[in-house]
Amino acid sequence: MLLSNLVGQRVKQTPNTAQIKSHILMLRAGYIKQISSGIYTLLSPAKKSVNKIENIIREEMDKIGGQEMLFPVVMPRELWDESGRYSSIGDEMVRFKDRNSHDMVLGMTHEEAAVNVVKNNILSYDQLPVMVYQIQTKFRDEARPRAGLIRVREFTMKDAYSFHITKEDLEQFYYKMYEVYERIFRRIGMKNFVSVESDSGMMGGNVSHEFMLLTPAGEDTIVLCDKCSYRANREVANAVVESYDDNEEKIKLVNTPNKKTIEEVCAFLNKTPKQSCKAVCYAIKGDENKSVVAFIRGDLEVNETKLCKEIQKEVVANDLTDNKSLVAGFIGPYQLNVDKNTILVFDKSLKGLKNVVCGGNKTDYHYTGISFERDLNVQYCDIANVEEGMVCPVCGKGHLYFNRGIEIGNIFQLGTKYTQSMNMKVHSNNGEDIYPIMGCYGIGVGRALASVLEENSDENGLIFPMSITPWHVYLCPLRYQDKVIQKATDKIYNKLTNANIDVILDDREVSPGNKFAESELMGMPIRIVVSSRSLANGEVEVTLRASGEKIMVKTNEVVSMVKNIIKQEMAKLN
RNA sequence: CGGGGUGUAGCGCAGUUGGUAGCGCACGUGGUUUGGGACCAUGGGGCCGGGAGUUCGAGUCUCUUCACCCCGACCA
Repeated sequence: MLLSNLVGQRVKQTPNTAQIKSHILMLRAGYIKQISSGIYTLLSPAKKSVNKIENIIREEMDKIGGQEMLFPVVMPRELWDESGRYSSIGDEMVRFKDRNSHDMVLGMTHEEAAVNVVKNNILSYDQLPVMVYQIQTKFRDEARPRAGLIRVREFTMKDAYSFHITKEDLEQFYYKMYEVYERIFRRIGMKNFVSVESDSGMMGGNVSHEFMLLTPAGEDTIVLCDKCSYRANREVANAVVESYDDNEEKIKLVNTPNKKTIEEVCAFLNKTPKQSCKAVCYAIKGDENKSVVAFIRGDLEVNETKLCKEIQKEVVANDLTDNKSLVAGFIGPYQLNVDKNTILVFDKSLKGLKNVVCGGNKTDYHYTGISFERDLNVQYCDIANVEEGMVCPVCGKGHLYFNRGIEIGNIFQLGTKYTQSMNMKVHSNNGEDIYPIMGCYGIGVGRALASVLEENSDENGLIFPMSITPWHVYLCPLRYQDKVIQKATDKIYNKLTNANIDVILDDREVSPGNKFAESELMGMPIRIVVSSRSLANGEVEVTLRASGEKIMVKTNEVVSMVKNIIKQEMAKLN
């Protein structure tokens, strides 16, 4: 490939729309072009890199018996009615009508399609387990695309679906997939990544893990323990809530005029938020008559993901001013009478607390001296957001700290949600019909590329890992129009190409500085400089992008040297 | 959907009290250069995001609309 006719302009200045390293450098190197919010064209170099990532994924999927397929992008509504997701998924799924006014959707995930195809082809338990997968474009109409290729609306994803007879079999396969994922990320050059417990969201199911690249540019908050290996997405993270002791006091109803917030009340009564109980109000999504009141210790925050999981319903924030049984700003758990449409939830942080301040269920009044064990008989659950410094729920010794992360892949033990709703049954060994148990496993390919580049760059530009580089070698003649140089360069180009090495040749007649700068911006791992100076000794200069190391090598040895470097670098990534 | 910001050449940006658009990079041509983003000369490129209004006259003022970016909400 000649650089002079590569489509994609390289620029010196930072485009004003980009904020994070991978986005800035991919734009500057001319690798991607935005067409609309969250919609990009991948230019040839990015596409070449993505191809390599896809092939690594493909290899690893095939190794564990995966069958590659291609599900449709456009699917009829009926398929999604079967699982119930046509109505349960929101605006992120694009719906449209075809020419016959038939409701259609754009695929944003393919559980339905996978069940649909396996369902009528696998009839007996001894055909299981199976795993099918595809690498394909998905469209999700994200509310807020951001950060270049990190969060987009249209993207390529590897999604895999496995079917099992027993839970044990799924768990075994899930673990295998877990290891395969680690290998894939290592092979594409990802360094600082971890797996964390995660929320399974609209996918359903229970056990799930996300693979996270730890980077300040990440959009998720990850909770880690400083003493053990506990790691979880903050959405689902737990912590030991450190309690404290206090004396039991008599319950008093005190006048607190206009003091509605925890801060106001506590300041007024000379208490700390820790010594109070606050009420956080929600309405059930889609059923606004139903309310949820979550009680939690005053210094903590409610984690809505956990709350939704606890009550098995989606909630939206709501001040419930139209709920007649509640007095907004003065809601407390003691002597609270609510109707059937109100669900009360108590966080475990309240358990055993004594001498607590809480709402008086009467305008301008609060109770003091509430002891939960003595005065209330309620069930407790965990709906609190984890904060930094809390005690680890696993080892009980370490303290928790936060890190930001980009989700680069996820694995779910789905269970029978889809096989049941779509009525997929197979015969078991004792003749019964059973619903197979599913797992599903995703990797965003473009996001993986951006993530690798996010942690592989320096002030001069990108640094591609050998396994996913668009070209292995940036062949850089100084004064290519000089016949002697051109001849030597072409010879090297041909020999490298014949040895199956990907080479981009900078055939432009620009200054050396320009060529060096652009070679570094583009990030190819090996640069070969051909100049009259080095050629005088029958040598060329080989520079490694990552280390900056320069090696002079005889022209007739350059191919074997490059082969060796590639071999060594690839070995490091295995 | 809420808050904030930006739209002027491919990219980065100027544009004064309203007077009919400029700079740098990139691009074309000629020449001099060639180991760290060269230099001189010269040239091409604009519906000033769209619409409506005020005005003799709008990139500039008013209204409206669209797009994009950031924070939040949402998110397999």
